[in-house]
This record gives sequence, structure tokens and C-alpha cells, in this order.
Amino acid sequence: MAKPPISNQIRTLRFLSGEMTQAELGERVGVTRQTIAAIEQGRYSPTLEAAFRIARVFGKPLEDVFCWEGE
Amino acid sequence: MAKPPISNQIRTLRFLSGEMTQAELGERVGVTRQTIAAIEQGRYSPTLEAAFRIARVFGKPLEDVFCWEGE
DNA sequence: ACTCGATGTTCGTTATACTTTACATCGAGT
DNA sequence: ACTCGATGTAAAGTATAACGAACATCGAGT
Repeated sequence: MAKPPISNQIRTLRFLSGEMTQAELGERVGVTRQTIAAIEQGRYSPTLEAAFRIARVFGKPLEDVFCWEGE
Repeated sequence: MAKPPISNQIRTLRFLSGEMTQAELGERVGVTRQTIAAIEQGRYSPTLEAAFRIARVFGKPLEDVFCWEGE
């Protein structure tokens, strides 16, 4: 399977939020830490709902967190 | 599972785009017309990638097309 | 040296987004 | 009346996001 054409700023935003942990982010979003890790590394793209939840945790619009890089 | 907590403006935007057809939107997005119909009716939420593609067809930011209504 | 917290990673399973095929309805045309 | 284009819907199959439960590494502390 190809790499999903969507990049994200999760690692940076966690850092800027006082090194928020993957586990804590997952908890606040409602997904597991494994899911956060996979999304953060771009192993796959989150669902729209998860993306909205993640963006909200950081108080950012969705498009500040996830960037579409398709053709 | 209950209905997805994400609403959208697809029907309105198709109308405003000269009655763009579900089939044509699907073609330009890269999904079938059935998938467009299901998303439009809120039967399920699109993937992040499909959401980005749909928004781009209408030249709108993703959050102008899909609206998160969760807690 | 040893624990401990954070992260990486994999496996088996479940949920669901999406596809293909197919059939039905309905309105607009000439 | 009849076609035709647009839409609704359903079943069966495929792809993948997300889960839970492991196990492994690695750095920081005391």
C-alpha cells in the first residue's frame, strides 16, 4: 500500500503543548496510543472524525494540523 | 453505531455549482456516485482523503464543507 | 544496575468506508 | 407514452482504520 498523501503536525503540536504524551493525546481524542503513533508517523490517515477531534485538542483548525498533498 | 456527528454542505455546493451531478462529483473526487450519495446523506463520514478531495472540487476549505458537531 | 515512562511495532480481530452490480423511482424532454 | 438522466437503495465483497494485548527499546531518574 502506498503512503497516504496527507501529512500532519501532530509531533510538533505535542511538543508545543508541553510534550504532551501520545497516550494522553489518545485519551483526549478517544483513540488508543497506538492509533496516535500510527497517524503521527503517517502509516495511515485518520478518519475525518478523529482528525477533527485531534485538531480540537490543539485548538487549531483541521487544516493547520493535516495537510493534503495530493496531485 | 448512531449517525455520524459530522454534517456537510455537499448538496448545497453541488446546486451552487450549476447542478453538478453526484456522478460527476464522484468522478472528479475519485469515488463512486453511491459513495457520494451516502456521504451527502450522512449515512457515513468520508475518509480524510475523500473529504479533502471533495472540498477541493468546490474550491473551499475542508471546514466549509464538513462541520464537526460532536461534544 | 534497575526501574519506569514513552515510544515503536506486530498480530489477530472488529468496524466501517468504499466498490461493483443490480434494480427501482421519478422528473424532464422531444 | 416512452425514453433517459439523476437519484435511492441493497447485497456481497474488498480495503483499511482502529482496537486490545502483547513484547521490545531507550532515556531519565533516584
